Amino acid sequence: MNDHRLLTPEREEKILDLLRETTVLTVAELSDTLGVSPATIRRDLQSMHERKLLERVRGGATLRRMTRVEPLFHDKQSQNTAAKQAIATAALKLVEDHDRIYLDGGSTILMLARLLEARHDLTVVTNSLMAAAELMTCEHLLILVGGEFRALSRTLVGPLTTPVVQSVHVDKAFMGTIGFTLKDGMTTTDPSEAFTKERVMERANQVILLADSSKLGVPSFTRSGVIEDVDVLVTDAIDNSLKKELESLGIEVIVAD
Amino acid sequence: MNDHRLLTPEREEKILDLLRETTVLTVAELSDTLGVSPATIRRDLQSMHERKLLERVRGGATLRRMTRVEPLFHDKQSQNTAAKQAIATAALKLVEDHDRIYLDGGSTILMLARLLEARHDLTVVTNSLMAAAELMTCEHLLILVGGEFRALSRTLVGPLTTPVVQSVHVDKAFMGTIGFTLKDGMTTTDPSEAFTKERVMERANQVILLADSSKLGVPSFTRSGVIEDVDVLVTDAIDNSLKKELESLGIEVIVAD
DNA sequence: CGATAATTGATTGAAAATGATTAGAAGTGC
DNA sequence: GCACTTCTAATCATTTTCAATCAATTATCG
Repeated sequence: MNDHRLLTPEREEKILDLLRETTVLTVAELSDTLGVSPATIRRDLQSMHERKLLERVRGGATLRRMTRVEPLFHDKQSQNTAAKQAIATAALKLVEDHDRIYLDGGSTILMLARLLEARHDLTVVTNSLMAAAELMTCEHLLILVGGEFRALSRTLVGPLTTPVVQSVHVDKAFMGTIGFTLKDGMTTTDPSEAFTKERVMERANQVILLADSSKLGVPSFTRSGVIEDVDVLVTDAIDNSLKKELESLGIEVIVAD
Repeated sequence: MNDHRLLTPEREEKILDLLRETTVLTVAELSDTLGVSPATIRRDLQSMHERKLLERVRGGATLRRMTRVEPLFHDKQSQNTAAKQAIATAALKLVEDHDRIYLDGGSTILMLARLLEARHDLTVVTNSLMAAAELMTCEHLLILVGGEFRALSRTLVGPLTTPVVQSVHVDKAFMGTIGFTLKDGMTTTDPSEAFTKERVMERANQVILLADSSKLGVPSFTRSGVIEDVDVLVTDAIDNSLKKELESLGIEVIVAD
């Protein structure tokens, strides 16, 4: 009956129909069934994928991703991974069961978040969407501060974070930073982010700063906290004189290895 | 029927299926059953382990001890997909450039979120982590309400959402629901979620309810809003008498196709 | 009918997945 | 502790799949 070649919309409809039956189809199968070249099928699949009608996988297509849904928040592989991993592991020792803790943004703290499964019954407050995604599937109580989303750091920042931050009270705040110097304290690139960091540290019993050695002695743009805010510094390597100075200010320095 | 080589997602799905039956599988067994080399199986297992879909053990793999909440969400999403897609597409027409909108949780609204790239310079407020993940990479200003994370719906709920919700004001709120009846209005399963929905609708100029026909006339557990809160209902099919009644209450009914 | 635009299929180099191989790590038995 | 086996992670060649390009065909519009 249909001896004319299928037009694009017909083909698309057909592809969707077939997919609904089998959930997975290869390019070769489609090219075969519909009697068009693989190149055309690929073009169709790409266009339909862009319109979110299906999910493209290597070799074919499927309806909405079945298993490969997880990495919603991708972790752009960061640098200095080994050092950060060591720092996170050392920081985990500071977390006890039933603690109420705050997690700041940053890749070091993200690694700490991944380790938190080892503890029980935590209350975790965070402004980091990456950390939240990580903790989504675990048993702990997870609270997100609200606020404006900052794409670069994937955190929630700005004045809208204040109400939630101020209505909770945490035992320990695990903070990240871009720069850390004796003179300027903690510094970061974005004023909104700095604002939120300061509000958080005001409300924490204990402030634990996680900063690998590349951050120490290097200032960034805007102040996000004075040095007196910090109670504990966890790092991977530190100049001995700096360590002494910090300790004379009452800051505990933990060197991870 | 399917004689093609298995595509990656098929293999993964199959591995999970097998695991659900036997709880533990060796690399050799899997390689045998799926007809691929042990090297490939190892690569699959590692990738799936990183996505936390299974637990790796020496010589093979096993399911994680905790049953995952994941499938619940996906099941919901996979039901009635065509209808939801149509509803989302129709709802998109109600969004204009520069609008300030609120996005509720739920799979229908998630689909709408995916379409928002077609608009410019929106301010999007949401309590849905899935929607946030979707909008993370786009140009719009994204604001998350804070609050307690509810795993089942992947939304932020409860009293901590109030401050952010009350300090912003949106033109249009796109809401989802579990049940919708003339008598009870909108109903949902979780009181905390209902609480947040009600606070949101108080603060929106216009409330647009997205509900496929399976929700209409079906009540759920707890009230999340009265019928007068709704300004527009977008659905895929509706009984004519119900439509008339809603319209007599001043509710605009849009039927997508 | 003719000109232009869109779609298609073939070709190509690049990218990704796979399977085989190997050196080293981890487990097992003595 | 030591030899022995098993498993793993890394590397490389091979195969498969992909995106880009171009020519040929088909559709569209004046």
